[in-house]
Amino acid sequence: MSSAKINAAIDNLKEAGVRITPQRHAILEHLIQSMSHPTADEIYKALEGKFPNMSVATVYNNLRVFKEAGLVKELTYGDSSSRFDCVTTDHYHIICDSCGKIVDFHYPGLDEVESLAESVTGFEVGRHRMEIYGVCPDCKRKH
Amino acid sequence: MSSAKINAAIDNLKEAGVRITPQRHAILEHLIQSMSHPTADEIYKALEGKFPNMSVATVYNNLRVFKEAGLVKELTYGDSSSRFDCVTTDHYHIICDSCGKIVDFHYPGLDEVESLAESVTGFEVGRHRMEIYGVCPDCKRKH
DNA sequence: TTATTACTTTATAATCGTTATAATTAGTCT
DNA sequence: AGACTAATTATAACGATTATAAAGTAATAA
Repeated sequence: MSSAKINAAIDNLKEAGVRITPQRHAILEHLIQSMSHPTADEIYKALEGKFPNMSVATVYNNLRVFKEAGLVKELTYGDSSSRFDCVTTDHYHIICDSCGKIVDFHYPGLDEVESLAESVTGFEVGRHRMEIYGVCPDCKRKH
Repeated sequence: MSSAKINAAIDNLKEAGVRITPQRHAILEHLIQSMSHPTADEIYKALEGKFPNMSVATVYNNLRVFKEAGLVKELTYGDSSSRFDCVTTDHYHIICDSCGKIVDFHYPGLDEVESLAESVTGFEVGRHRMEIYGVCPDCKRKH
């Protein structure tokens, strides 16, 4: 049941001193319930019914608020627009080159790569990102 | 000596049936000689002196041509604009969170991650990308 | 309760990177 | 040289995101 997740997220925000407006609630709910990784515009369109007067800026503003609270991650791939992902546990993404579908997958952290990079470059390493690209089962079937 | 690299790249393009115009030569030369990973606009500005009438579109067009020929890779990080990297050997990048500097570093391919992802998700995996983020030595010193 | 304040939302305009268009110029081929 | 193709230029268009200013809403203090 995802309402537990939503409540947890909201408690989290409240503790951080963030006001829970109806719009914020709806955006968060949509992010958690849609198991996908929607763009700002997709969220905007999905909530058009409930909030006919909501502005795109509100979506962007609140996604930034959620990001700053550590609840949401922004996924940026080269082309087109950012996608937003509710942070639950650490995971990587595999992306279909053909249809764009994004699927989560888990893998133990690449600590080894980070520490090698650190010693070779002299950087102080904080984090890394990785994505894998390929063709999803659906698209494989369709040739 | 980088003129050897330039000539090799040009031969490569010629074989692929790409005309070598003065602009293309200059863009390629700049990409190879500047050891950095310039944006399209940086290239445009760097060549302003030699080609006062060159249009930004020419830079973008030709970067696409080079990409299609496999000579250049486009690096897309979330914010701001794409950076372009001359393909020599496979390598990853480590990026400074503070000043944005990009440094190459080598690491054996992450075949294991790819094959795990393949078996877990059912995707047919083609490639992956990875970047590491941290603070570079210069910025560490400056606190 | 009312006044004051800070925070949110809205509507709209602006910005920025990139791409499309149409006209002009330059190369290539016979 | 003439015909054809490709490349460049200048400019406009586009789409994602951000900035701005005005109006609305909630929280707090008197």
